[in-house]
Amino acid sequence: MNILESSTHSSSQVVINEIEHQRALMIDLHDLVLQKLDPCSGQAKLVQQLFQDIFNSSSKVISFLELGDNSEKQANHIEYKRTHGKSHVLEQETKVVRNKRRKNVKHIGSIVTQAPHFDGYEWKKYGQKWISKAKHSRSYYRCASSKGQGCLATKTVQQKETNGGGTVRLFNVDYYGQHICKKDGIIHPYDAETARHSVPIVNYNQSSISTFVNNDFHRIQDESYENLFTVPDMPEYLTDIEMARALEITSMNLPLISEDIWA
DNA sequence: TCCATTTGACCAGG
DNA sequence: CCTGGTCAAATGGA
Repeated sequence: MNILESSTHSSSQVVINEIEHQRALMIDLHDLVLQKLDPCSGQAKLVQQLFQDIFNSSSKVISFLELGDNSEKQANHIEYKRTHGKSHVLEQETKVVRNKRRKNVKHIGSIVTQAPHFDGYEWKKYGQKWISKAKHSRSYYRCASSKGQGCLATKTVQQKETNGGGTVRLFNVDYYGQHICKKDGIIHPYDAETARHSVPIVNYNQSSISTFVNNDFHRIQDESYENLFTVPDMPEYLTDIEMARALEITSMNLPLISEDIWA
């Protein structure tokens, strides 16, 4: 890397840090404002929407800063189509080399949880591997909006090795890349927790929320977690989030947590 | 038939 | 050369 590139890179990182700080402040402001409003009022919904838009915007900025030119190239490349499951046609053909290693996507945090899918996003599994010396396989997920909206966020889920004793299964979940997808008023608790915060930004659009919850539970299956949670007819999204939060071993102070502490 | 998941192959980085 | 992230054909369920 030459001097110019490295200076550009470090200044990008400063900007990212500043934006993340702004997001944290925004959450404080969000909490304060919403405390004063009736959650069912039109005003509260408008406020939620405005905060959502601000968060989406900052997520996009961070994502572009992290990925640079590659973000557009990769987003275009995702536009390939499968034709009836047999032959495959690549639109946007392959002058852009697909990077099979996740080198330029930033690791943005890790959590340990009993509920690896209770995180407010819909994920699509794209791979599973047995990692050397690990007892359990690692599963790879990308945001379900990766195709539609070019969202490049991914996560890996791997069951932790138990220290004997307990019957509770814990999973390491590693997140890579910021979401740039819009998803109807739900802000990922992870996104909302850029620093030391507790209340995710949620609106009360029950239809989209329950769709997400059901899809997540019914679609994502893995030998490690199937039957781990049977949560039929979850009534409210807010309850899900609270449950997920209650189950999480760590605080969600993710950007400040080194993954090393889980080792 | 469609769609999500599984799984072996491929490939890049270390 | 080994490891692990991603691809894509095969598979299975709805």
